[in-house]
Amino acid sequence: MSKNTVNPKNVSDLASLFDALSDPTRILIIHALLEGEVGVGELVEHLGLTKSAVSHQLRGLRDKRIIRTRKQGRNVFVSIDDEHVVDLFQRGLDHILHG
Amino acid sequence: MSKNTVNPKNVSDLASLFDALSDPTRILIIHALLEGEVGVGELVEHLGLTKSAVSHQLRGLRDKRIIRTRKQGRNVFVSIDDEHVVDLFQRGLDHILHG
DNA sequence: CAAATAGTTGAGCAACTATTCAACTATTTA
DNA sequence: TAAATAGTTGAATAGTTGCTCAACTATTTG
Repeated sequence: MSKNTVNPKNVSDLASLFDALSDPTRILIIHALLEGEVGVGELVEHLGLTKSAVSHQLRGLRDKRIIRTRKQGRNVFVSIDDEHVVDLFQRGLDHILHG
Repeated sequence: MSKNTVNPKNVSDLASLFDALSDPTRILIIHALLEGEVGVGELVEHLGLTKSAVSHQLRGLRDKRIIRTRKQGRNVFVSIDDEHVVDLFQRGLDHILHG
């Protein structure tokens, strides 16, 4: 029973959650996924980075269970796995736009 | 008039906003400020870091207008300047705690 | 099976970050 | 005014991060 809601584990988890949204490339990836599933190839084209760079970022987001990937043939499709993160994203965006 | 709400400036602003919350030390600072104004000395004691480390972090948060500082004699008191960030913080915390 | 295509992985690197240390400023107190 | 106290600043540093490159795996197509 933790008396205080903010024990060391929670602190690092919380930092890690926000860290997932703390980089422009990841912001663009999540933004692209807001409307639904997107292929890795599309992301690569849209972001203008190498496949490798995108793949590395996707792995980080998948490790944090923020996205999910599905393989179909030789293509991989990416979608949001954590709707709470979408909520944070939208609120953050609201804040910087009309805030 | 930007057609898309996510132009490059918005992307980097949004990443920067979440970046403010992406580090354990800053999480602890903001958490400590949730109940109201706190002195820098108290923060130093509470965080177990040097005055310098805390001061550097406070400067970063102040530059982003997330906190405000007030000097009284030789003490400096810190408080939240951006309530939207409190909202993001609370939602993030809710998320990692229950769900 | 060979070639082409889609994506992943690990190494390496340049840029960035969080912290400490030492020196500094500002304020109070003896 | 000298000493003590509270905090800031800039340089140095250890560790992290985001990217590219080259090599790899997996799948499809000729």
